[in-house]
Amino acid sequence: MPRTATPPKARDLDTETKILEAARRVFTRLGTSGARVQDIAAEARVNQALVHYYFGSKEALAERVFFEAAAGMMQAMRVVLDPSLTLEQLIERFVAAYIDTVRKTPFIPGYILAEVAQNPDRLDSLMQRALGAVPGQLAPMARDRVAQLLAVGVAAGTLRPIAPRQLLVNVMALVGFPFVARPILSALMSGDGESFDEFLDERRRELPGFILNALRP
Amino acid sequence: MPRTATPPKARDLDTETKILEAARRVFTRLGTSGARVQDIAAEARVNQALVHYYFGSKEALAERVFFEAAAGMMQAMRVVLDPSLTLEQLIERFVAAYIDTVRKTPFIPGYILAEVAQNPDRLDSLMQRALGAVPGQLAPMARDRVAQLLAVGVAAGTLRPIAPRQLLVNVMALVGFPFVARPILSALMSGDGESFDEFLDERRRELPGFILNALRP
DNA sequence: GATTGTATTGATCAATTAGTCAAACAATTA
DNA sequence: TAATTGTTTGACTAATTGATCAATACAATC
Repeated sequence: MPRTATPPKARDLDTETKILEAARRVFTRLGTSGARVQDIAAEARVNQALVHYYFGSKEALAERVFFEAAAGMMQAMRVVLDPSLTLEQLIERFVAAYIDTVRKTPFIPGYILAEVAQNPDRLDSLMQRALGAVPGQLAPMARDRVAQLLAVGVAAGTLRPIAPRQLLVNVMALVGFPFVARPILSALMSGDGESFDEFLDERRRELPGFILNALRP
Repeated sequence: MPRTATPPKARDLDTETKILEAARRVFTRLGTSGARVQDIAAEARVNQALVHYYFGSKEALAERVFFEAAAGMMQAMRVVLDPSLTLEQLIERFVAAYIDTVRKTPFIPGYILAEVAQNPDRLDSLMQRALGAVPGQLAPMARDRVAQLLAVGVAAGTLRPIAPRQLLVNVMALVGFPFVARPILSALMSGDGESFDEFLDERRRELPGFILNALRP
């Protein structure tokens, strides 16, 4: 019998990644303190001891899940740095990219925020770790880039002045909040008969216009 | 020795409320699953058994803290219903009222969102309990009010059309997100030398203009 | 087929944690 | 003062939970 392209025993995903993915699901849903190692083991259909075998401790696994999630979130914000984009393009792409990315794993933003709120150490080591590395410089670079684009537009009379950090927070808020507040918004909108997904589609279309309109002089 | 105006034994706050306030602080900071009954007892400088004596179980206390927090948050949104206000006034007052209220207890919004995300039962019983009561009708009433004001403005040519729910979410996002993301924003802005409080002051001034500008036709 | 190293499991440990209880205490009333 | 009531405490219990470990199953290599 010839070798098939797939490994002989149709062996499923590497156990380690299977556990890691289960951990992602459980931690993002219940939070670090709300999650039990047993929950993760069950989700991965695996003995609890295996979780410790591969990842040592619950805390080590929690750290890994958190930092990877945070890194992924930063990744989604790198569009801002493309120097060839105008402010209009930048905002349009950012909104689209963020919504498209996050809607696949809608629990991540809320998980990250809850985690740093409930466990300040996470934020400390995140800042420490990111300092010097690319993601650490992302925030100031983004602010500088936005500030520069704003200055040009204001000088040209095509934009009304606004503090760059206010604009940055505005955009992050408009784009991120729906995910963070998703359970509540879903519940409130359930009366409309429409789904959260349709709400997101509508938002993806309308939001860039809202923001750009707000910036007209 | 004459009686002083203060009670004879300078007896401090009622023990029950002392515990309740401690519970508020601990739960909002650590989340329900992250908080220990012992933490609350210590925060209230009281024996752990007393917490059970007054509130029965951790879960009962957690529920009470959550629902009171949620009710308070709804309270801050009632401005929207004042029928005498124009859309401009409404937005201006909402922004000011919300920021002024929440800045006193900045952990509440993040706590509420984390709580409903990690424990869907909370949202269920919140909706159940609020149904029929005033706060339960708040959301649809707010949407109707905003929709009506929008329709008038659009017909008069003074506003550009926007889906009411999108505007509502936009306003909630712009106003609420900074608190939810406060730890991260604080960390990112620490480089600016300025404090989160100064950022909030700036925001309270600039945000209404940003929103109203976005609504111009 | 024996050997070796890795993966997996069941059983168990030790620490934590929510909750209970009887006794001590304090304030109030009879 | 004695009795009564409500408050507070320390000690304890039972359950949960993170972690360990020896035993076993498995797979690759010799």
